[in-house]
Formats: sequence, C-alpha cells, structure tokens
Amino acid sequence: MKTKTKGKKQRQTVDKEAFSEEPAMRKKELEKCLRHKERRSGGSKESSKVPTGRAKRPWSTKDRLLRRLESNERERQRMHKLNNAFQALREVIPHVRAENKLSKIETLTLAKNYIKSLTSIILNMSNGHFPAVEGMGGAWGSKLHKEIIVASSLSFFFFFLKTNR
DNA sequence: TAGGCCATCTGGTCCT
DNA sequence: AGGACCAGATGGCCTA
Repeated sequence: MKTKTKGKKQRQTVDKEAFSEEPAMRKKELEKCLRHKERRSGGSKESSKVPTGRAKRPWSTKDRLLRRLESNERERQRMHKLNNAFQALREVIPHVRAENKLSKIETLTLAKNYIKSLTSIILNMSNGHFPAVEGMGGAWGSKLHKEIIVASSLSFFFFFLKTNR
C-alpha cells in the first residue's frame, strides 16, 4: 500500500508483500492483475509495435506475473527517485508560490529560466567570453557545466578583489 | 463537470 | 539475460 503525500489519493498497489501473503489474498491479486491485463490487451487499440525478435521466455503465468510485479516495483522506485530529484530542484529555485507546490513542468521551466538568468549575470560580471547558451544541446551536462562553475568562481573572485580594495 | 496533474501499470526497446 | 529507460494508457484527486 502506498500513500501519496498531500493526502491526495491512496492507491492500491499490487506489490510483492501482497503477493507473498496468504493464498486467498494472493489469488485475488493474481486475478486482479490478469483481469487488468486482459482489459488492456483486448482493448480497442491494437498495439502497432513490432514484436521483438527476442526468444519467448518459457515462464509460467505465475512466474511472468512475479517478474511483472518486480518490474513494477523497480519502476515505482525509479519514479520516486525522479520525484525526489524534482523536489530537490524545487527547493533551489526561487519562486513566489511558496505555499503551492510547483508542478513538474513549472519546475523545469523555472529552472531553465533561472539558469539562463544566472548565466547572463555571470556573463555581465565577468565581461569575458562565454559560450552561447542556445544550441548547446548535450554540452550542458558536462563541458559547459564545468565552464559555468569555473566562470562563476572567477567572477566571484574578481568581484571580491574589486570590492575589497 | 471538464481539464490539469499525478501515480501506477505495462510492454517495447536500449544498455551493460 | 536482466535491469533501466521510455511512452502510452488508465484512473484518482483537485480546482476553477
């Protein structure tokens, strides 16, 4: 059972704990999963994806379900990590809506604008060359990131020298 | 009540 | 081979 923050909703998850409980419960969850699966596969929209060439695994229905549940759990953990990262980002972005939690899209947009602002501030302060912000693509994650840190440090250093003379 | 936002499930694909 | 990543689907909660 997972509880969402904000008391928004309580969602029933078919997790391994439930799976390993008493047989009646286990059977119920199994049936629920299979029903859900049938509903999806028997839906109006047929999957247009080309089946992979990978050999079919000789797993029983139960094994398949167990692996599915494990996979679900991993995916849940991954999403939780992603949400933690979003939360960490929210906490470092200055914004006016302190009482309302920023949505994910708002967080990303604000972060982008914030970075842009800081970059232009650094650029103005250092008065030197700085790589163009637009069109840098993947470089943001590595090379440019280091350059920003170096530029920030230099800017701060020069600023410090000027103001402490 | 419609629309926005979100968590979760799921199956395909990529990567190690 | 198996885990990570991704995108689509689904359904719940909240607000205007």
